[in-house]
Amino acid sequence: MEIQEERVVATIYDVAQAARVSVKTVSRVLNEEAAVRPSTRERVLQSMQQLNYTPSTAARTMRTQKTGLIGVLTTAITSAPTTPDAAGLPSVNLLKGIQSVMDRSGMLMMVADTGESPERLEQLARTFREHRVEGILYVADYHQSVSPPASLFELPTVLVNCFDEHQRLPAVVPDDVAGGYRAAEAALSRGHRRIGFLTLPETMVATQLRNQGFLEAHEAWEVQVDPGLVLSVGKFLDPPQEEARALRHALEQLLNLREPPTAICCGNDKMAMSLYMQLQQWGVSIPEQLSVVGFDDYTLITELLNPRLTTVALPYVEMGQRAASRLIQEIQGVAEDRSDRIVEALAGPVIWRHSVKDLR
Amino acid sequence: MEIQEERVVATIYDVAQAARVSVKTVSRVLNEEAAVRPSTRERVLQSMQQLNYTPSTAARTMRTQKTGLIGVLTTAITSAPTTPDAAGLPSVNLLKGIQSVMDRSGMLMMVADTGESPERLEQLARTFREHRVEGILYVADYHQSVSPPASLFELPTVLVNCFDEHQRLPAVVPDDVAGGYRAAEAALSRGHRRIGFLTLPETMVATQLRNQGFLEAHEAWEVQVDPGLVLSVGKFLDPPQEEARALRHALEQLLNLREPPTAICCGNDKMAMSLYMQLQQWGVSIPEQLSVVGFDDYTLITELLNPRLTTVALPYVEMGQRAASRLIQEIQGVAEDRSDRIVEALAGPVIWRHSVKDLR
DNA sequence: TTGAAAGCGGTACCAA
DNA sequence: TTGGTACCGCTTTCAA
Repeated sequence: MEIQEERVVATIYDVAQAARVSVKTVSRVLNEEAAVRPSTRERVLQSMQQLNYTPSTAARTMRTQKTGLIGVLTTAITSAPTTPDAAGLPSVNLLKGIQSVMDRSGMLMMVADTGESPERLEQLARTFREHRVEGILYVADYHQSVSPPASLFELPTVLVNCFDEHQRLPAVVPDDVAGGYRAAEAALSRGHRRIGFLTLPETMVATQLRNQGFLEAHEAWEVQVDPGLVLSVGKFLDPPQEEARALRHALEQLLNLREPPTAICCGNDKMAMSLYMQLQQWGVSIPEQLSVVGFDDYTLITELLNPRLTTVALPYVEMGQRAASRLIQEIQGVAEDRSDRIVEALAGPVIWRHSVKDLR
Repeated sequence: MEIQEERVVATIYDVAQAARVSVKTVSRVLNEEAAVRPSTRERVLQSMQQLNYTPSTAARTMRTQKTGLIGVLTTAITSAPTTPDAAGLPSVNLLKGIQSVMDRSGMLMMVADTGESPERLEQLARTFREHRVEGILYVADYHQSVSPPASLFELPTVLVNCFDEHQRLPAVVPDDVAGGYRAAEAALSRGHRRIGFLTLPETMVATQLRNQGFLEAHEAWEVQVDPGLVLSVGKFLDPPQEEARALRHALEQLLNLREPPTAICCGNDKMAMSLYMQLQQWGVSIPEQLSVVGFDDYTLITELLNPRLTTVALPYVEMGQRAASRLIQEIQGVAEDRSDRIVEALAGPVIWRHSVKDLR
């Protein structure tokens, strides 16, 4: 016959009894409230130590109606356990930024993955509400338009790396127009005048915005854009073999032009890497014969490629920070001109490495 | 003058009142308990709907002393907001595995990052306890030995991707001996007999274990290991320039041997990628002139390299699943032979691609 | 099949 | 400076 501990964790009553004070006094010590006589305080603290007392957030929450909890809904962290892919990298950095702000504000994150299904999203939002999270961050792993479920409107919510198609929820997204602009400018500013652009699928919102930026940069530099120079590498996402083939075709087209480009901007670093591999096979050297600009700054690629890749970074950490700050402000009721800038776009810097030749 | 809502969320009492029943009946409906007359049940459900009622986990927790919460402590997700690196990739996959199991068990994760400082770890463990998590998963981002703080012993805890130096806590780690074995065997089985091994720093536990596996494989295949063939690429971690130089030296040494290797196993995929870059510069072709085997299966690298890289995968998703399962079993008091297998090692498969030439 | 009342572990109000 | 007591929202025990 075994003897079970009646109560495993000590309560504030146990502490009060041990310290021969009332619970209220213990509570005062806990919250560093008012003035408690130092000797009393010391006694209480000791009792807490001895009993290994840990206050219960649940009880505290009931009284105060505050949890210090933020719910983070993400699609990338834990989705599709079977697909080993590099997906998730953006989310990690987004989370870095979020976490750093939460820390400073004494908030704790509950992280849950929505996976693929929308009903799962509903369910998770519900779970969050049951836990009385004070706000929700909805994190996408690539810049996209979303239609948030009704439940997200019932709590302070900020969208990260995505936006409400009706613009009713505050959002923080990458500034892809600026991104495209900077990518083009990276080449333009080094004297390149014929710049190829291998874009991601047109269905992605980033693609169109970057195209726009690409054009604007040319305008600003008073350089004419040859439409034959910007090519959509169609389904440059899956599977890898198809990607490689699509890229090779696009590349052939570009390099067989009467006036081939001296530089090529890529839709992302992965594409740039494939480009490296292809060019190597053809024996064209980077950056001597052709300059390359990437997008994303996946350091796994950009730092390891030879020559190291000049690329436009996406400011994921900052985006996470900004989104978290906005959420906390909203929770605390700090009115921050909610009128304008519902969706806020953050631009990332060009990371200069060695894949762009200076033609000047 | 603004009017504030007195209470924003409905309680069980509000529902009871609206449905003209007692709170107990509402509770019964909530928990699908006993038999409630269908008509009553329907009425209660409707009232819940109308009031947008969401039960409070805090209140429920107080009564039942159960939270359904698991605390996940990690070093990689959100640490060092300033270092953009590929770090975090293992953790993401580990989390994938963990999440998939938590889902099935109806548990929710609280994720917190310990960053660098040990006292932060203490503090987070404390926060978890305040939230009455029912168990803790301590996740490292590379295979290492740790000395867990006392607080981790007070709750069911499983170490993931690391182990307690005194083996007092259950742990799930990669089987690096098997990994080294399989890497070598990938080459041996294709007829290679002189295989180079470019290892990670010897201070990493993975390095020694993989070395051991490398040797065991040679024994099994009755192939003599030339000690001159296994080289530690010293500080092959940072900064990139130094890495590249260290690698070049090691490579020169290897290829200038009287009998150079026909295949090279790399400590990780990053190193393999650097190897590709270097070999390309020297004009030696893969796999015709030299075969390469990687480690980690970072698909960002392995799928994009040309030829695609044959590598030994680390079973992060499975590790996460296994760790989560063990934790839940421990929480539920399912005695699973705690005597043996305190630390459990999981081996990952060789992912066959095209960087190893068949010599047979 | 349904309800009344106690209690979980804290905090808040008011009194001493 | 300290204490008594009601109460937060739910579940449990027991009774009707």
